[in-house]
Amino acid sequence: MPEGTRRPRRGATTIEEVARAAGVSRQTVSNALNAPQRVRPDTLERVTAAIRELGYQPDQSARSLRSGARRTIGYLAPVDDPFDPNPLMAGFLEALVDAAGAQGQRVLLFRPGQGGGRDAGPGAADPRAAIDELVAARQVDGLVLADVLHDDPRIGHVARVGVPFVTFGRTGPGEPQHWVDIANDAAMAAVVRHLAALGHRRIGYVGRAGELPWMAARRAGFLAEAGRLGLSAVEAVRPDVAAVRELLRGPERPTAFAAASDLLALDVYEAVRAEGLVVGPAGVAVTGFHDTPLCRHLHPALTSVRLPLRAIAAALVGRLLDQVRGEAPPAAGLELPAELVVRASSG
Amino acid sequence: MPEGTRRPRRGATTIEEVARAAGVSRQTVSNALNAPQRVRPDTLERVTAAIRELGYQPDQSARSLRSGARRTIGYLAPVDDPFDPNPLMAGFLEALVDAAGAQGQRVLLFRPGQGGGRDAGPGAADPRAAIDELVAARQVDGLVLADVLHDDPRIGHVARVGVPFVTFGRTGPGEPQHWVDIANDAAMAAVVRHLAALGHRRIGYVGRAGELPWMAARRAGFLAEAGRLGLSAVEAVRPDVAAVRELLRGPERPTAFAAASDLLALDVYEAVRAEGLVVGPAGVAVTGFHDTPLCRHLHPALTSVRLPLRAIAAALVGRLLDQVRGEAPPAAGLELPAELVVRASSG
DNA sequence: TTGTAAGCGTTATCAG
DNA sequence: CTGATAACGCTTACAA
Repeated sequence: MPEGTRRPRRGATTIEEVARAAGVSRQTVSNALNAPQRVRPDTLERVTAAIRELGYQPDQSARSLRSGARRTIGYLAPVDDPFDPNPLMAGFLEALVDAAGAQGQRVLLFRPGQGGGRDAGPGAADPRAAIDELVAARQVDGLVLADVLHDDPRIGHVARVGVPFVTFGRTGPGEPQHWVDIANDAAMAAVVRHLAALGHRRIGYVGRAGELPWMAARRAGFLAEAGRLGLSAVEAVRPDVAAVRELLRGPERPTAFAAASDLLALDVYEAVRAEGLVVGPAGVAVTGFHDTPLCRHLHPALTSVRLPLRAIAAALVGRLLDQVRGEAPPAAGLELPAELVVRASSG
Repeated sequence: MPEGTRRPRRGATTIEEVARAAGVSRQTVSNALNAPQRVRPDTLERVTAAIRELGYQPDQSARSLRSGARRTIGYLAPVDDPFDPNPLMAGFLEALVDAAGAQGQRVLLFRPGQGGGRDAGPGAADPRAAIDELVAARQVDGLVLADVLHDDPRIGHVARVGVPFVTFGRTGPGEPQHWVDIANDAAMAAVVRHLAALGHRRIGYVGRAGELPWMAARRAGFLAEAGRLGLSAVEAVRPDVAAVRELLRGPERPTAFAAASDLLALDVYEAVRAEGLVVGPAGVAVTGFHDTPLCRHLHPALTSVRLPLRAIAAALVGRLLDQVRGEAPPAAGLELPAELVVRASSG
C-alpha cells in the first residue's frame, strides 16, 4: 500500500484559531463550550461569535481522548437476512437516533461478524466478540441491545465486561434489570377486551408459542384475558393460512381473530376470504400487532397495536446515560403501554 | 452539574502495557499492528501473543486524533415517520454495516434535527446542518446518502464542503457522479417482458409518476418496454384500489398489472378480488417491486424485483473508501441489475 | 529492525 | 476569571 501523501486536514478549524480570533486563550474557548457559567458574559459572547463565524466544532476524537466521553451509543443490530428484516428495526432505529441526538449522543451501528481485520474465524458471528471489539476500542459510552431472548448470552456478557447497557426487551430475574419493554401482554389483553366489547365470544389466536419472549407474552396476555372474561379462546395450531381455515371450518368457529403480528393478520385475511367469509366487524373481525404501514394498505384497514417507539427510545437513552454518568443503575425495568389503533377490520 | 469523580478508565489496556508484556518498545507494538511486515517474525509473534493475552485494542480516539482516519462512515438516515418507515432502510442498513465492517469501518447513523446542543432553532431539520455538524466534529471519514432526489440540495452541499461521499441513487448531470443505483428501468422492463412471455398483451401500471426518481424510472422502463413490444399499456390514474378497479371495469381491461412497489401490489390484489376476479397467471397476473417479506405472505405469493442490497452496499463502501484514500473519485456512476423473483402471482 | 522524541486537539490543574 | 503547562494514547518521522 503506497502511503505517500498525508491526508490534508479538511478545513479543520481548531480551538486555537477561535481563541486567536476572539482574542482569548484557548482555555477560555474550552470553558465557553463546557462551562459557560465560568466565563464573563461579554467574553462569552465574543467567543461564541468567533465560534459561529469560523464554524468551529471541537474535534470529537481529541475531546474523547482527553475526557473519556465518547458521546456515542452503540446499537447492536439484529442479524437478519436483508430480505427478511426485523420490522422493528427501521422505526426503532430512527427513534433511537433522535432520542440520542437530543442528548448530544450519536448512534454507532454494529453487527456480529465484523472482524476489524481479516480474521473471519469461527464464532465471527458471535455478538460477544463484536461487543468486545467495540468496547475495547473505546468507541462507545454504552450499548443498546434489542430483541432480548430468554437467557440471552449477550446480557451476562455485557454485565461481566462492565460496559453500561440497556435493553429493549426484559432480562431474566438473575440479570441486571436495565430494560425497557412494551406491555405485550397488557396490549393483547386490550385487544381481547376490544373484541369482547364488540360482542365476540369466540376469539381465535394466531401466533407462535415458541421461545420469542415478546411472542410468548402476547399469547399469555390473550389467554389470560380471554379466560378472565369467560370467552372461548381457540388457538391456531400453526400460524398460517391452512390452520386458520381449519378453525373457520370447525365447530367452534371464531368470530374474531387476534394475530401476533401484522403479517400474520394478513394470513388471517387470506383464510377468511378463502372460506367465503368477509373481514370486518360484520363478518370476522381481525387485529394485528406492530401497526406497520401494511395496516393502512389492507382492505379493510387493519386494527393493530402501535408500539411507543419514541418513548421507548427516550427511556432507553435516558437510562443508559444515567449509567454512563455513574449514577446508580435502575433497580427495575420499565414497562410502557402500547396503544390500540382501531380500524375497519374490527370497528 | 457536579462533576466530581473522574470516570474510571474501563479495563483500558494501553499500548504501553502490551509493550512491557512483550518486552519491546511501544513503537514496535504499533508497527506490529499497522505495518506487520516491518517487524521480525518472531518479535511479531511475541507481540501478537501479548496483544491477544491482554485483549488489547488500540483506543480509536487516540488513533483517530493522531492519524486523521476515523474509520467510520456516516449514514444520513431518511426522515421518515417511525410508523411509515422506508422499507429500504432496514435491509440496506444491515448490508451497509456489513460491507463497512468488512473494510474495517463502522457506521455512524445520523439524522437531520440533531442539534448537539440546545439550539433547536429553525432549519434544525435541515440535513445540511446535520452534515456540517458531523463533518466539523470530524466524526466520519465520509458519508453515504440514500434516496437522492432530483436536484437534491444535499449533493451540492457535500460536494462544496469537500467531504468524501457516495450516494445510493443517481445524482444530476452537473453534479459529481459518485453514485450507485439499481437499474430501475431495466428491472421494470424485465417485468414487462416476463408478463409478455406469459401471453399478456394489455398490461396495467400502478405507480406514481411524480418526482421520486426511482419511481419515475420504473414507470419509464415500463412504458418504454411495453411500447417496444407493441403492448397496450394502461396506467392507473392514481395508485390506489379505486383506480385499479376502474381499469378492470373499463373496455381495455388489463390481464396483468405491474406495481411500482409491493405495497401497491397489495392494492392491486384487493382491486382484482373486489371485481370478482382472481390473482394469478390464470386470472390477473400481478408483480411488485422490492421483494419485501410481504411477498411470501400473500396468496398467491407475489412476483417481485429483488434489490441487490449487499452488492450496492459493497460498491458504495468501496467507492467511498477510494475517495477517503485520496484516489480519484469515479467519473461515472455504477448501475447494478435487480433480479426478478417469479412467484405464483405471475407464474 | 528497533527505540527515541514529538505532537495530533482537547480538557484539567493550577498559578496569576 | 483568565492564561500557561501537562497529559490523554497513539502514530509518524528520525536516529540508533
